[in-house]
Amino acid sequence: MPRSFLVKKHFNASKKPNYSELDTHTVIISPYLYESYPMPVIPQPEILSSGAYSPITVWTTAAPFHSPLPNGLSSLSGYPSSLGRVSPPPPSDTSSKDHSGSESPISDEEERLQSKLSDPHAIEAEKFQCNLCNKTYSTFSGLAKHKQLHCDAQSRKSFSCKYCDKEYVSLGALKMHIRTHTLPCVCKICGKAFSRPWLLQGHIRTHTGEKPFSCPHCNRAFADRSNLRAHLQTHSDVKKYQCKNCSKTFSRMSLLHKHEESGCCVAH
DNA sequence: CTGGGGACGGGGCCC
DNA sequence: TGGGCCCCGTCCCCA
Repeated sequence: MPRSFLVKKHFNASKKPNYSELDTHTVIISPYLYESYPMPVIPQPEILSSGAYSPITVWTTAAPFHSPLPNGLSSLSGYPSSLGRVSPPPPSDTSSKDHSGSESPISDEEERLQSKLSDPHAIEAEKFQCNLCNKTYSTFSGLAKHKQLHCDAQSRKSFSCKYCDKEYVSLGALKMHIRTHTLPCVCKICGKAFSRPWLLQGHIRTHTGEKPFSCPHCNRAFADRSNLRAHLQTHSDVKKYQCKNCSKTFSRMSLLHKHEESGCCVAH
């Protein structure tokens, strides 16, 4: 899989995703850098239509997503197949979605209530207890309200991405994730698109040659702080990643993985 | 084959 | 709540 599997290199108005809102603020870094370069088309995708992300009814209040990524975009741009696999949940079934696989707590409580109604003494002897926070309520409705407003709403992931299967506990986290689909930050030099401004900033350094991160031990400089960090490992006698079997250390986890796959740990 | 560099992605934290 | 930043991690390429 290409490492830049979410990067769109070319944009075509006829192929732009059907997004909205989030990309109203396409990021432009250092415009003077681009004066001598052609200006690529900045996509204005549409995402996050209003009301689509109610914490309670994420999918059910939104129109089904019938026009996902445009034809050909997936294979051309290297989108993972999951991005094109739009699978909205069954319509008008909020409770089943929210509890994904397990039975609904409300139905559970209803069953309990039914059994208790057949035995009034049981109601007095037992209170309705929240299975998440152990709070007890004297009535089923009290427990149901508590769970709807507090425990269930907080414990479940309520914000679903309409481009993939991921779910998030907050709208902010979902918006952040959706940017990985919409890629609003476009390099005006080469047209590459990124999910976040600082990713674009780092990418632009590949054009400008700027390397602001210097190694204190040698004269090397890096455009990426992570790469400097990895480089610093090469100056260390004992490196960060150690093989559990031969105790050899490596500067990068990928090197440790390679080492393990190459046979050191075959016996294990 | 190994080690290292380059480029980049995503989650989390802080302001 | 959103943006910036950090950290961790991955993948590819090359010497």
